Amino acid sequence: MSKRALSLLKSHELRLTDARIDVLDFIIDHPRAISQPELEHALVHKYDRVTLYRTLNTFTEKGLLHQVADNSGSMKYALCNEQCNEHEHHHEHLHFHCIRCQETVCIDSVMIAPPALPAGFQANDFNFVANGICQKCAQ
Amino acid sequence: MSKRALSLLKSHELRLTDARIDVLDFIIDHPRAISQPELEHALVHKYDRVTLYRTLNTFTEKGLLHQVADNSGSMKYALCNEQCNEHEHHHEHLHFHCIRCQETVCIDSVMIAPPALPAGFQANDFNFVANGICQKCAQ
DNA sequence: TTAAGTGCAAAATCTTTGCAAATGT
DNA sequence: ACATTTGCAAAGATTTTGCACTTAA
Repeated sequence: MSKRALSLLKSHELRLTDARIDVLDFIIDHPRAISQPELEHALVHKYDRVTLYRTLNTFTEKGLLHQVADNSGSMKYALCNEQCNEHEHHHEHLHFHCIRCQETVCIDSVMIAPPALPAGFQANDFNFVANGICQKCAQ
Repeated sequence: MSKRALSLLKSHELRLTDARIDVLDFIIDHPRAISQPELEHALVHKYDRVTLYRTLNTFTEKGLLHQVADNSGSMKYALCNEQCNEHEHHHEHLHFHCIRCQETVCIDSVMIAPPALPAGFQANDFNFVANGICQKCAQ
């Protein structure tokens, strides 16, 4: 288990189970948004589908991960930054979804200013996705 | 059939079928992003599920609709503006997804400048979604 | 007339729920 | 020891595919 995974689980008061450790280590090692089907395949069916869904949901509720809705057909999850908690998220950066390889990465270098909303609308978090051809697939 | 629906179908060289007319009229009359399940319910099962999916896909490919990926569990579709075509989209406005009523509306008044991307990334279109509580649900 | 669109049956894929067994603290 | 987490079975929901029938132009 990586130090970062241990620290994240500890600081969010989560039990250190094998599934959580493996999922978190994988996401830390692969800096992009990951879906349950990808995880299941990557961890070669070491854990049940349901366990992975529940792990991703728990991590999202506790503020370790945030959902990234691209149009790939399944929900993806990416690591939160330090300022996130269970009540508030700060993901005002851009995500890039490649329509060729279907990968979605966080583009931390491109921040989007949270826009002012019309009266009556209150936003908790934002989902900014650019769709196109990524670096790797363009070649 | 509304004049706008007729004009949109004609200008995109699509045949005037009952399903297409009803779907397009509904979307024109309800200015928000709509999913297949919502459509099926709204049109009281007048058309088969598969027909609705194929209609939405055709409209998206031809540039009448654009996909809006919120995290509601099903893909939603909203009317394109005039500058869209089958090759390029221009939806640099914000969408608002209400986590209470699950409705997603286009906030045309809030434009987001398409950000400059890192070298090698090429974007066709953007999906900007704010999640929170909408006007109607806040009361 | 004929290419395109639709309905039905079936299947593939994604996601959730309930409950008993296993596990972390 | 006990609350939490996991696995399995099952079901629900979304989306796609194949093929015969129907329909717009």
